[in-house]
Amino acid sequence: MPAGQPEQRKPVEGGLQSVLTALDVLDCFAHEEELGISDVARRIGVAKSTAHRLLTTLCARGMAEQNPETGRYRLGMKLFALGQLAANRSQMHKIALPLLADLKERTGATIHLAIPDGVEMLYVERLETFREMALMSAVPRRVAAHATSSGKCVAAFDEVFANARLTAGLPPETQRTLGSARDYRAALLQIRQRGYAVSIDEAVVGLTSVAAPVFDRAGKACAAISIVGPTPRILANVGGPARLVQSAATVLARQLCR
Amino acid sequence: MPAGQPEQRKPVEGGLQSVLTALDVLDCFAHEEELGISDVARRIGVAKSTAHRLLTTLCARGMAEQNPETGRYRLGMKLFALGQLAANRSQMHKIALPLLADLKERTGATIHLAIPDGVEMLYVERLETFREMALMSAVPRRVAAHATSSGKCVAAFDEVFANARLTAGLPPETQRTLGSARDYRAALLQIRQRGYAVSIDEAVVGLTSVAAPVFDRAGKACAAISIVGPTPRILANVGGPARLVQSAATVLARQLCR
DNA sequence: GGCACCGTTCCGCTGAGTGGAACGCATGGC
DNA sequence: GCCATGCGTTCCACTCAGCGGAACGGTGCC
Repeated sequence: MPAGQPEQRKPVEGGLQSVLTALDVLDCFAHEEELGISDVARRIGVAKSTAHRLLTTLCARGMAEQNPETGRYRLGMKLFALGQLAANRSQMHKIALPLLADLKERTGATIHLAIPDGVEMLYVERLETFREMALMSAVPRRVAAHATSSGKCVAAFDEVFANARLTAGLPPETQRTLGSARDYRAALLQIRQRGYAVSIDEAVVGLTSVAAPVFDRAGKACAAISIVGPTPRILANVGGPARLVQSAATVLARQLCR
Repeated sequence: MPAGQPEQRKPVEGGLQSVLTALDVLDCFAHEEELGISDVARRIGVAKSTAHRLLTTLCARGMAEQNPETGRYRLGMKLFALGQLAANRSQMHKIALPLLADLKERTGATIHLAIPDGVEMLYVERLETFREMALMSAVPRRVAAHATSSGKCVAAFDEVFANARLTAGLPPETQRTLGSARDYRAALLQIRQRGYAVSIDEAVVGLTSVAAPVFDRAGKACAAISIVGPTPRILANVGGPARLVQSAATVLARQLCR
């Protein structure tokens, strides 16, 4: 370290360095299915030996796994095990489940509960309808926030989240995905006015979704409930689903704040 | 440390100590929804300050969360986010999904894919049937391995797993749960002979399941596919479901080894 | 065959991580 | 009302765990 600076203290750290680095390693895999040691080391800016040590440790506990054929690494199933526990125990999840089931019964469509995660929406629960199963499996568990009704919904009521998505860019998923900051902001404004969001073929061609925001105690949009279905069927009567998701979201929010 | 020992080296460790300890902390929450700092420190045998530092670090990255009301800690949603990625990317999951969907269509029942995790079975995928949804939600995502057909199935073909369950005990879930080591071993023997497992009201009263083992490249039972339904309906014709899960499991195993 | 890169291993230096002690604050039994 | 107990949190000095760099064997591409 080049001397000269009057020994600036930096207690800023969020905690233990090696643990933080280990978690950084896991984060590396958020958008890459498989990575080698050297890759990981480069991404998080540590020595190769350090990355190797960290990954070996993570593997020892099942948080990561090594592909014996390629020698590269991937996320481990232990993460899934713990993640399931986390989700099942979350207050929101517990309260939301019956509401979502009711929504599904009333609409006969697929219902999602999603929360913001970084610049994407993470689908925490998905209740599928039998006949539409094939369609739905086209929707991954995590989608860029500007391409879905849930994502736009949360962004509309969370300035920080909206801006994060903007600076991360608005990559097109389909021809109808919002592509410019101008369109994006206009869409958010309309959502704030209407109280719900609609996405027509913006994430997957042929699928339309309607979402309403769930507000937490602090008044922040902490989740969204959405209905997804084939575009023609949903568009035939947008008002119905819109009213239903809104009321479900409101009930959920009220029970959360209790 | 009391001197006297000739300074025995112990390079046995699976890796970085502080990272391993951090993962131990997460494991503490496997069977407890919420824990305080002191609890955690006691469980993993470190100083309170260490536990606090570790949990603060985990919270900083969303792997844990602090309940602002009680000051205690729980698992964080980041685990869920990463866990979903891990599951979706797993080879088995990718191959199994269409097979499971087909099974569901043929039987009209609820289908599970489960993997062994510790002394329990972890449900990696669940395809629910509309009309039975209420019933199924009684089944949690993780069940003691002696009370389910999937668990007995894997145990029947994995001595280590079976013994682990035995030493952990056979807590009764219902009146019909296998309770003695003798019954347990007898059940496993029968499963080995028949090639599939049946659980009648052993996990949840009124529900019966039929499961077949999935073998990996090494010939170990690495997962199980199961069909669940109301006891009377399943028992009316056990052979059908049994043959179907067996064939699905065989196909999955073959494709896995490819 | 040479080169570049991979995952892995080894090693000595040092500062990050450790446990213990002290803090302020609830809780509850006397 | 008060002391005892336990909580989550903060601080600190000692020391050994974790760091980067160098070296190794293997693989695949020019």
